[in-house]
Amino acid sequence: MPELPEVETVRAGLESLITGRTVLACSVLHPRPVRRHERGVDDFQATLVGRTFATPRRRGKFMWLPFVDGDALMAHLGMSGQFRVDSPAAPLLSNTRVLVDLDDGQQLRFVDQRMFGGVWVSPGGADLPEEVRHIALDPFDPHFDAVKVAHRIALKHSGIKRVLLDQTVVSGIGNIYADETLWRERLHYDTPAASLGIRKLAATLRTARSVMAEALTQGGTSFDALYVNVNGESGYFDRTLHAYGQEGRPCDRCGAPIRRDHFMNRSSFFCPRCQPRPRRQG
DNA sequence: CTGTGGTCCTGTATGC
DNA sequence: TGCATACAGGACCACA
Repeated sequence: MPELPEVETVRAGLESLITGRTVLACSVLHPRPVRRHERGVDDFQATLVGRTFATPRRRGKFMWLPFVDGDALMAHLGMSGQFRVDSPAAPLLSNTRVLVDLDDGQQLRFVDQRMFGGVWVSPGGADLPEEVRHIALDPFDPHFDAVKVAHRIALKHSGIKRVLLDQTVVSGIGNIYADETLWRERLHYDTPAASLGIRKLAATLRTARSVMAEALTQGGTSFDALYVNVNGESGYFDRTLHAYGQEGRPCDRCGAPIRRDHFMNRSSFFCPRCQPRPRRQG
């Protein structure tokens, strides 16, 4: 369940379940999700043992589980990653990739169908892992400044959706929340970002924040069993979506059928009447 | 710098 | 029924 609200739902779930827990054992069932651990699978399994988790952190879609010794277990959910906390006796879900036994008798499990995600250890990464330094602040960060980011976006020669999805400009927004934000702001995905002006850009960033905050209260967006929280529960924000996945359904504002375009090698959902393509550049 | 297209994977839905 | 194709909440890289 991998945009900011889904990752934050998982992070918060892990916070209550693993903070203060010590690792007793680790078992990697598939090497691929550990590919970013530079010292290899065996080292990954061995190096976790005896470590104690501090409070899980997040920036954008990256999450890390700091250890009290200053290193961190990095995690990215990719398209289909999940963390589950279960009894070791509970049957394994298919696509379970990594098992971590904890000192309270529970087991932390990383499950990932497509394996675009992964887990690895970041030496010294407890505060701000090196792997996350190129990722911009997300709209939930206390230091996030919408006006400042708007000024940066205003210099870009690029379409607004492309910019919203650029994790080095603002992080945490993915395809669902980009489309929902643009629908609320009545913006076509290919509107030149620089043409919008600082006020509109800042408003768009604040809208992105509120859409994701709303989704967070619903536990995120789950379309299927691939996206669930650490207890296996689904989120319910899919009931609130106005654009994403709504192709052919009437726009909740004007009734025109929602359209789907291919854009950036994925889909863009939008209302052709509320969000018309701008007639000219600039 | 901007944009495109491919790559990494598994699984489901749809169409012929 | 089988088989092929399209598509999926992401990140990264090579290349024009």
